[in-house]
Amino acid sequence: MSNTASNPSTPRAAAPPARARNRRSGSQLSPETIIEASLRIAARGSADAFTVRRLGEELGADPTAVYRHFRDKDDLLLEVADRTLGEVLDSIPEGLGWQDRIRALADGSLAVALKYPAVASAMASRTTRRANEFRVVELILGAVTEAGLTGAEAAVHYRMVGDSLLALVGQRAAYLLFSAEARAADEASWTREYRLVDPVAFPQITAVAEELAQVTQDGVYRARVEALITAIERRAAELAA
Amino acid sequence: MSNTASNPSTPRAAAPPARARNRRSGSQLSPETIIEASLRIAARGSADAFTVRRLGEELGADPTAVYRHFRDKDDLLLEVADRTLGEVLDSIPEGLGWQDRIRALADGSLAVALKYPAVASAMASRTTRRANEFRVVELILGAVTEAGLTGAEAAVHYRMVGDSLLALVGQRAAYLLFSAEARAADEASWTREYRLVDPVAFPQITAVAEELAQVTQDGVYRARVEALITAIERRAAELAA
DNA sequence: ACCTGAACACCGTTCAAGT
DNA sequence: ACCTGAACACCGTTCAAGT
Repeated sequence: MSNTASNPSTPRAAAPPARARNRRSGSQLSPETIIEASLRIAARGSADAFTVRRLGEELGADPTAVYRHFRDKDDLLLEVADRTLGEVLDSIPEGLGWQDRIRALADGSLAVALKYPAVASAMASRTTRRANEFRVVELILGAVTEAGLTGAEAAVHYRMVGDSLLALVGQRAAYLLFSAEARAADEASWTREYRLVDPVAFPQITAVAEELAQVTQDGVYRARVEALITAIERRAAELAA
Repeated sequence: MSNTASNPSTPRAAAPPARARNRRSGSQLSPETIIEASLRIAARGSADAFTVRRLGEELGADPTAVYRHFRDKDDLLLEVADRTLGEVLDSIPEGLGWQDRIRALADGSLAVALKYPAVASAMASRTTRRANEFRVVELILGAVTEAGLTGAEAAVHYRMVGDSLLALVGQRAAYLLFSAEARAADEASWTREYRLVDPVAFPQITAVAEELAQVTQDGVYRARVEALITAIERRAAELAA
């Protein structure tokens, strides 16, 4: 499956080049059109989906035209990532208790990360410092405050939740970007290699080899999200005592 | 600060090329010498420290010679990463209770990740499927079993701990690889931007802006590690009841 | 059996030249 | 004021040629 073939908006047989198709006739580029094009190519989901050259193709412009509107690719990435944070925020219902708000944030973040894996993977250790990030910080702080944490305790637990969720969905996104062979090798280790270890040297692995093979990504995800909630509950209870 | 200048083993003035210096006269490359050279360059800590071309320089050989001993760079990376896991395991003392074994694993992993940031950053979403990884799995499974979890519960909580620690130290390593400007921008957001938000739109941020600026990486690290331990304790208590 | 080095197909980015 | 396109300094990797 080639990249162009997997792009439904670029039929292979069409004679006129992609630039003629995508270019709004006579229109100029703008930060907005560039961000939208970035989201479209990032949503294609392959590891090399989000490159400056591919962005040029999508825009029907020379790749370097992007540098007239963004300082560099990182600047654009942060802007694009902040848009995806907007999608996450829009997916969170009103009226939930603090635990369910964190669960909804986690679920929404995962869905968006799997939709734009190249962006989520690149952002796993980053911060956008843009509008929607402030809204996410406000949301998490509201949750930990409602849980009963204040001041420095609220601050450090916000960071715990924020950094952990970023890492969690970033890992899932990165996994999606791996080649099929790499994913197969990874899965095979659980279903095959871990069942064949030396039982004397590795008694613990031997004892749960079957169960290790049956762990799902969703199960791990759930455990990691609940661990954050549990930790906040425990700390709030300690402080209340 | 140029890359060559920051490499203490390659004095700039020396007339004979680096290859003459590092090459053991008449010796051939081997997987072992390549892995050791990889660890040396990864320990230099810059983002581009671990490239095939730089590895060639370090070995005093043509970069492509590496492909005679490893299928590709990823294959070498997994081998190198497994060596660093060995360093982590060697750092864990005997005779600790399960909580302290997890804390020691986390501390050791962080230290090694900060020593070889390019490796830790690349491994954040990976699995080595090699000897030392089995030992780490055995260690974590031993801890969660001692905590009182069995079967599927032990398996999923092992994955929770393993994936979380990998992500945590990977994030710290990636942060170390950022350019000085990127790190400065990141830190400035906490010490400056978060103190200037609109108090009406962002009451929670306003309330703890001071404390947010004072959160340290070590504080977040501690909270994230303790959250894992707390979650295991809680689950074990639920199952015992 | 292993190493070399040219070459390929990529990256992000700069800059002089166009309009 | 904005876009183009050649060019630069990188990547990982392949392959024919050397020894």
